[in-house]
Amino acid sequence: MEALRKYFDKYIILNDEEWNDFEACLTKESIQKKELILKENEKCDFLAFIHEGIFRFYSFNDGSERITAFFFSGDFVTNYRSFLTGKPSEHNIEALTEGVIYRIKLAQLQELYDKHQTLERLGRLVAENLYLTVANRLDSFMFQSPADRYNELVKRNSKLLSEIPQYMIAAYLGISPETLSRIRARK
Amino acid sequence: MEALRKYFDKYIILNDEEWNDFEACLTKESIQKKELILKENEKCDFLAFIHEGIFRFYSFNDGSERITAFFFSGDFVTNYRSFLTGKPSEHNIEALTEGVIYRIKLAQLQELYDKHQTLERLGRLVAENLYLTVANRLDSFMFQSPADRYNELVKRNSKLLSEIPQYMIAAYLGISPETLSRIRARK
DNA sequence: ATCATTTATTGACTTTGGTCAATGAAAAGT
DNA sequence: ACTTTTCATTGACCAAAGTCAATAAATGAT
Repeated sequence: MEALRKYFDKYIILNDEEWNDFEACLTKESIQKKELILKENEKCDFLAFIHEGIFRFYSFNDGSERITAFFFSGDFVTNYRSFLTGKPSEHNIEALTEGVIYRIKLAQLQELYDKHQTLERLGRLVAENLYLTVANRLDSFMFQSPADRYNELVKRNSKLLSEIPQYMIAAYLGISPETLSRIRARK
Repeated sequence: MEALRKYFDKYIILNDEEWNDFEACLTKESIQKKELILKENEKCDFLAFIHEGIFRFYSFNDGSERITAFFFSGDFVTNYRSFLTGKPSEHNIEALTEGVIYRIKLAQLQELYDKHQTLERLGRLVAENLYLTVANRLDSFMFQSPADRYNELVKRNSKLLSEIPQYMIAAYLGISPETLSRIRARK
């Protein structure tokens, strides 16, 4: 799990004891394509670090799929809202490819927070960063046209485009598949 | 500043030492109507707890005002993005009424984080909650019609409606003043 | 390799919200 | 109290995106 430790380095450097305690809480899992690692109405009591694979975060609403996010290797995946509030998830998390994840349970994480101030701080830094991510996404919905959102996505994450069917990208952008097709056509 | 201590109680109970250290960092300020407590292009290096007053968080974009948020007494007000990243603010924070705030500087807050694990935790809990706030707002933009957003606002925060001009509410909802007027007219 | 299913594109039409302009109402300044 | 400015409403028109339906392309299954 060196990848994960490296990921943390961006936020804060863990000493060996802190890291070992953390690592001891991780359980490795292989995930099949189309497997749901979180189902609607379940409480999300875990964080998962994606070692390999692509996941989507979605729900159904009167028949149509609403995709809130995609996650890739190197990301954390969770329903952060359910994780924080303890409320049942309104979303599913589905593997779009087969993959490998490392899970840590909420309860264990809380013990780690109590034990190491550095991990508590890591938790804060991660929360702050998630805040920034959603805040940026909110801006893009408030102030950009669908075409702008698409173009930014292309710039920022072109990998996504090749690996994810277009109708899911449309759902992620909050537009119909037809509209996305037309955006791509004109230019 | 008992109001603030009470506010924190929702997250975590501070002992007297922790609270006193925190309180010692607060500076009280009276704010006039229309005063900007943060200007575009400045770094936001503070959090402010609103004792009294109403504030709006906004920017200009090719002439029209974009309002991202309102803040009321009992809230924290800051440009959290600029505060976290150290980048200059793209937004202004303006007092819509006269008011009283208590400011704490980022640098002091960081010292407090170092000194008291409990305050570090408080910082995490606050960040997590801000995440939930934006995430909810993002959902409302992704999945609800302007009329739905307006109706929810009425349910959730009717105070806002009586104290804030309608064209600002429209900007907050991401719609034109005319559209808001029509939403209100039909029903 | 063929067939079946899923996904993407395109066209015709509808709906929703935006823009511009005029009018009325409310609030602020003197 | 009166005037000026700001704010809210309404109408006519426009533009952007959604929906429905048909077809084409791509993917997957046997």
